[in-house]
Amino acid sequence: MNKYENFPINLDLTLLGGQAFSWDKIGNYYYGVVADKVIKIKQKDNILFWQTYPEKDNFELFANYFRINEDYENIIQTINKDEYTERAIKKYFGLRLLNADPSQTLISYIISANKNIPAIRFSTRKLSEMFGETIEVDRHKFYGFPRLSALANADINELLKSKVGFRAKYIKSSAQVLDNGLLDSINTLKDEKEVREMLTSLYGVGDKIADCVMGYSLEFNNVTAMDVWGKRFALDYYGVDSNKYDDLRTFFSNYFDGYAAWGGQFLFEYIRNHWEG
DNA sequence: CTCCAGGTACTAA
DNA sequence: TTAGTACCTGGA
Repeated sequence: MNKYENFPINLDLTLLGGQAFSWDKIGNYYYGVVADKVIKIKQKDNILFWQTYPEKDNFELFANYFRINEDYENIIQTINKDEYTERAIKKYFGLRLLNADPSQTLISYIISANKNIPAIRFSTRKLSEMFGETIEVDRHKFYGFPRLSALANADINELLKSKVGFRAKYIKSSAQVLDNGLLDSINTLKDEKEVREMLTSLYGVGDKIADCVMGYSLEFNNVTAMDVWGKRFALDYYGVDSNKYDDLRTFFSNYFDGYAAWGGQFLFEYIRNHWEG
């Protein structure tokens, strides 16, 4: 296996914490589907042991996905603004943001609407099984995430077999538009507002999903998705005087000096586990 | 059986 | 612009 040293990370928090839905821990290793590939990885403190499939030793895939060039210490220092972030950082040190595949992330979060996490994992995996390429690793079968073209051309009744329900039409429509060039535009543009507008123009994609895609798969360091926990916290602890999604997001983006994505990730992880009303 | 889940689109004031 | 409501579906 390949080795990568001096890399502070907590794989459990980072891979199984709800950024991505395609990771499994099997034995000592984590296996994750990233687009049409698989990454296998484990850690011993700050040393990572990794392998990619079907091409072996794809360092670029590993490096991009884990964002190895981020200055983690600096980010941690920047977002450590108060007693809440201090406690969150202490408890969840090693939590990192990923750079997942944008279309996989987008489709997965479209599926997330009004579903719980086990159900999201079920549907995304079922879709992969139906429309993705088989990748065998260590005698386990994995399925690459479906290509946009496959979803764009899929029959709605086929999509429904993955139990996505009313989201099937969102998946097909969004896949069509992305495949027709919108994804290329999104990958090219760097302006936060423009990218968000492009994403939310997709059928079935609102503010929350757009922010997840930007934070988890497009490396927008200052964009954090406001889930129910973020909203509660902003209102109750930071005294934000508005319940509007845009105002809440803006508060965090100002508060964390360019690193709201990271700050939000720590904070919301902490709150989810420590909320006392 | 009823309720709910990491939201969004739609409709009516 | 803002507040309510339906929505597939499986699990609690």
